[in-house]
Amino acid sequence: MIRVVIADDHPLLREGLRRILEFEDGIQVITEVGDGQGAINIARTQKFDVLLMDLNMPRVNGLEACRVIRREHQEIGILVLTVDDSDDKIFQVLQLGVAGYLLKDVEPKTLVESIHKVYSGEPILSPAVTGKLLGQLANPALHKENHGLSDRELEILTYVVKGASNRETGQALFISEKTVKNHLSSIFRKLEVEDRTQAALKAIKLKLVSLD
Amino acid sequence: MIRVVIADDHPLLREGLRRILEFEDGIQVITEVGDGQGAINIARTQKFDVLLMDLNMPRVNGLEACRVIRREHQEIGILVLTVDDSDDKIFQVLQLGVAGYLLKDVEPKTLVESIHKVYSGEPILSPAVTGKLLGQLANPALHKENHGLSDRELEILTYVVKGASNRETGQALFISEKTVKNHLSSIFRKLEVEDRTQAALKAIKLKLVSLD
DNA sequence: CATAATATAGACGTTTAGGTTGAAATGAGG
DNA sequence: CCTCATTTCAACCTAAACGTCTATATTATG
Repeated sequence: MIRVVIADDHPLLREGLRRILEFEDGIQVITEVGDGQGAINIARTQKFDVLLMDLNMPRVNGLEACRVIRREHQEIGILVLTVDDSDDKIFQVLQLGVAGYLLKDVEPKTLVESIHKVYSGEPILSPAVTGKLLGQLANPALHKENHGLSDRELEILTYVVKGASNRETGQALFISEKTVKNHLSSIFRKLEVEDRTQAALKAIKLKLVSLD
Repeated sequence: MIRVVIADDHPLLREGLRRILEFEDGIQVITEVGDGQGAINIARTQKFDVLLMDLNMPRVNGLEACRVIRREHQEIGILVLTVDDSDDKIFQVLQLGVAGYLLKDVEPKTLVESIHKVYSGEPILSPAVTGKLLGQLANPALHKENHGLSDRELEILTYVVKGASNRETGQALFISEKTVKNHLSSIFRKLEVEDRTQAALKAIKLKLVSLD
């Protein structure tokens, strides 16, 4: 028997979800709450398995509630169920280690399946969310837009990102420290930054070099 | 009619796949190839929609073949179908912008569904792969292991990662430049680094601060 | 209460970083 | 052939960074 708690600020949706779920074999809706603080409280006082969580809620929003509950109760599988598909929210939530992220346009049948999967430890993402995740990962630098940097300058940059000083870089590449400085000046100009730290950070952002 | 090409170095598996797929409505297996170079060649000479790609192949491996085909033929949806679930391979492949990544333990029915989804632009990941992706994203720093850094030091670090100088940081926080330097010295000692660039890079690696 | 850590700040000194200028060899492209 | 970008190197200078030492007020911890 999978014990489920519903957290959503719309009574209508809560009621609808409850009716869908409570006639399913193996699923038992323990209770419903209408805000994030309620979700945190119920997690502290009752044992259950899966939490259906809306993100946009009053008092304590879903994101913050996820954070607290994840920290205090790792055994609860949080299945985010929301209309919100804005990129930044998605990544923030996924970083908390939730078990799944579904958009509210799911079929009831899919939702029920997903609850079972979350219970058995299988991760669940809506196709749209999977797409955003992959899109984030996909390296647009396949066409290697080097922002005007020469091969040598790129090589110097990799040493900067390793944390090497100009002297160390020069020794590693068998060139003088001054030459390293000159290359760096060109790099700064081309990347429109002022120092090596900014250059290293920008290089990582632009995926010119990888941060291993 | 979805035109499919199979790339796998095992004749037995190729034949099995072909037999499964060719009796499906709406799916037509154009041809099969046994190595990465063959996959690249067929993409250059024939038009088709979905490429079933094994990763572990002779001559040109699947990863390299994916890279070339993605660059030359964005319209082909690559569905990776492999036994290989090692972490580094997965991320390398996903960064290339493939349409899906399935492990070879899928049910034939699921494979057929996945081909249709890839054709309609929907991303497909095996649950195990989704799990690895989420696991990668999930921030283990929820228990805020700050590596001994105080709140103030962490605050200073965020300015370093923004590319701010000591003077700018001091002005922003209404403290003297010297105090910023003192904090930085503590930060260097605690992070076991030697300068601000290394500190910024290590902070990002340790997820002490985010790179926005 | 005493000790430790934190946050603040100054003095002093050394090292590194970065800008400016100039210069020379190489190779690619018009 | 000439030009331009690249790569190499140097001298000179300023500013920034970093270390060491000292010092004080606050707060937390045992």
